[in-house]
Amino acid sequence: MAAKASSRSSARNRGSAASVARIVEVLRGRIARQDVPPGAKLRETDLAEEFLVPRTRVREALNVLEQRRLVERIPNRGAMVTRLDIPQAFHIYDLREVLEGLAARLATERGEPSRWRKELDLFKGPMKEMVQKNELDPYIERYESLRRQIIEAAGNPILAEMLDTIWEKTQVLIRRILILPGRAELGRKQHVAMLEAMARGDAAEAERLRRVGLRSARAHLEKFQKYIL
Amino acid sequence: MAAKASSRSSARNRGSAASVARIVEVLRGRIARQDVPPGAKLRETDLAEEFLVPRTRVREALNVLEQRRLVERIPNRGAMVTRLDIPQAFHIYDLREVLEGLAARLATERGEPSRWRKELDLFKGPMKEMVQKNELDPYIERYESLRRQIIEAAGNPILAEMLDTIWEKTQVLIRRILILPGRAELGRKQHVAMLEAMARGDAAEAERLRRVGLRSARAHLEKFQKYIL
DNA sequence: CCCGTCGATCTTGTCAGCAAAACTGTTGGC
DNA sequence: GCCAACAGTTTTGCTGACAAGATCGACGGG
Repeated sequence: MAAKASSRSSARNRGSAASVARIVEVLRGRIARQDVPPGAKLRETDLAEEFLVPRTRVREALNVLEQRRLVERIPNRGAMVTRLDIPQAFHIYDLREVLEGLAARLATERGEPSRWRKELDLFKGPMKEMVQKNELDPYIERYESLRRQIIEAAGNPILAEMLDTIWEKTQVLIRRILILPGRAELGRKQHVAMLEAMARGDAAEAERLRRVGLRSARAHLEKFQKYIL
Repeated sequence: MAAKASSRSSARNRGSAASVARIVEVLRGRIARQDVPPGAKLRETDLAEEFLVPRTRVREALNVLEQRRLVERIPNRGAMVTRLDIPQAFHIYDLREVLEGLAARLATERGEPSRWRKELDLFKGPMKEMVQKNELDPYIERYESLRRQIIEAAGNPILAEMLDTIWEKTQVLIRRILILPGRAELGRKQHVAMLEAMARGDAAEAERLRRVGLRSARAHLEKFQKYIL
């Protein structure tokens, strides 16, 4: 259903019905939570009607989504949500390994240790219980929070943007890997180790440990790929 | 690049109907070789007239350039070439370190060693002479060739695209750093070391050495930043 | 002589309409 | 019964034209 269906044809459109950035954000969210399944085709007319904007604006939004490899465009045949194939999943993890490793290093160098000690306590205490009780959603929420904090503390906008472009696919993969047997607890321990390095200001070790953690996740993905992809 | 043979009955079309991709490519080239200086504003009307296309198409080209952070857009004030400031240059090198390190590792794992032996001979012989004679342009040409080969051999399209988005700025920085005293010869030696690791299939060592090389280049940049930025 | 105000002109932002290509359901032939 | 051709409909691609905002020069008051 339409979100904001204020009276149509309000004389002045200057109230900004929905900017291109807004449409991109909404569509990104839907694709990330798989509200629209991979392979589904996005009709420009439908989206234009839903957002109450001219089709041209939807078209521009699809352009940036195409640039971000979130949708695939076939000439004269429309846009469809990019399907996440197996090799691409591994490509993503290879990249996460080096990019998030860099982020951990930079964050350790620039951020203040107290911040990481706080997170460390969280991962040692409440998070452990969450894993034991299999409360995955709150766990993922805190996990994402830490991830965002590290990226922000790293202070490298280009790095942030690169991690952002693979974020949606990452989100899907994280959820699938976390439910693998033993993965959640192992990942928690690895985060504790990394946070300890960050708390004591050992940037190089923090980078190494983040990379170890992601390589471990990649190994899980490889081992169980037929079950989750 | 993309096949540009419009074989259709576009005889009616006046001149060459340049596609969006074509316009982007031309503009990228101009920005990379600083044919248009940083800070220069790009007028849509002028470009439309030059490429003999409607303004809307130029606009789309500017959109993808904006996505790639090559131009900055100020609402109602137009697009200007992004200025490369000092912190951004360091951000670029932090990213090159991990991304090209990953590329070296993947290329070593997937590529065949003979390929790298050939490049190794080049860097040991002819390239050494080029450095001694200060023939920088041919040196850079071979350097870029190796870089492209490694990226291609790595076989990770997302990685390739990320390196591509920072390529233009990289190109400018490489040239400025290479003319620093002793940098060219040091870089050559570091490449020889990396290529030796690649030729013997030591992927982890190849990654480490590429990172060492780029960190060294970054150090040069830091030391001489006031002279070259 | 300097500075704020105003208006003409240019530049960008937005849109609706038209043309081309693909999809769908139908029909006819074998 | 199955396949191929066809016409109507839908969807995308593209362009010119119009409106909003900014730039720059002229003008008049202090």
